[in-house]
Amino acid sequence: MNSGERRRQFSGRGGERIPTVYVDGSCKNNGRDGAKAGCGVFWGPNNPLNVSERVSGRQTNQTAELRAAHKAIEQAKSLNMDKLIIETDSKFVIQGVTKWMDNWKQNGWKTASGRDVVNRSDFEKIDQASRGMDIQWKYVPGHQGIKGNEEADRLATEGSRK
Amino acid sequence: MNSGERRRQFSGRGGERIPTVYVDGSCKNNGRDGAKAGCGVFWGPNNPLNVSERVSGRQTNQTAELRAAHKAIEQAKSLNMDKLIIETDSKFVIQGVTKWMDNWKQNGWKTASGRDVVNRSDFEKIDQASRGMDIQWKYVPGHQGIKGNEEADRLATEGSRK
RNA sequence: UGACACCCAGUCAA
DNA sequence: TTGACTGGGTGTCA
Repeated sequence: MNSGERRRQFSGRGGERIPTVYVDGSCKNNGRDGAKAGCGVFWGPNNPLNVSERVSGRQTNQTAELRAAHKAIEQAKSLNMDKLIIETDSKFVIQGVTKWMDNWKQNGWKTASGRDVVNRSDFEKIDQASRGMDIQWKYVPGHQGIKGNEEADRLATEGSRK
Repeated sequence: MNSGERRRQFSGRGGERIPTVYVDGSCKNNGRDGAKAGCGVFWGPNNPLNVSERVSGRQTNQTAELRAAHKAIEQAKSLNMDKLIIETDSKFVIQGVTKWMDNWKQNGWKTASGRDVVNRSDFEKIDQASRGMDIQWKYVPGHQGIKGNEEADRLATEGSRK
């Protein structure tokens, strides 16, 4: 890995390096019978931390995206990281965690139309895992050829085949 | 058009044929700045009566739905129809015309909470146009793949872009 | 509180 | 192209 590549994985001003991870979910036959969900976590080329796993439980694209983010946070915690930048193409995950969850905790996890928040337990797990960590959520558009996202996508798709 | 198709556009018992029309409204950016409303009227495949128009005045989904119904009635009158079945996915329109309007006429067009009925003039136009006609209002669920409704929806969406 | 629409956004797929 | 996963919002009424 040359220094150019390293710079892509760490950012911050004034020499501070904040580790960056790309996460993505995949779900073959999403919304149909026999759907298969997988999650991908990409820390860098050939990084042994990289994850490509089949997701358990609910087999939907949203579950897959949420599970990928949760996995990355758990890994960061086990490495004693206290700051982390998570890049994902899911605005659902980002807004859920950074904007909607505060309200959900206060209103008993009800949607704007009065229904239950479907992925509540996954959001709660992410919330729990995030305690004590400084996490910055960053949106990356999908399928735009952005390296980290493409790699995470590949890992997720592989994971869904297991 | 085979007899199966014809049967879809005309109904009634004992050989009586009542023309059926599907109406729908659309409103891009409903409730936001720059909203654009359109209405669609579907009489049948490639029927020259079909309407796809931009709606004038108030740019809301309800105005669009009401305007579509009004248009269909005006068309029916100009063809000297005395009976008509109107299919719409708007319970607001159906209940407004068939249940609430009687009361509104008696109470000075006041809502249950004492406010003015917002779409009063559109309801009044429909009421006026309906004089002397036997109109049956029928609810069709939206986006359920029901042909007539889908076509009216498409026409309405097109209309909103003009 | 309920109901039916009309949208906005991003994914995941076939 | 069409469909599912999910959220936020307005339009309107009872």
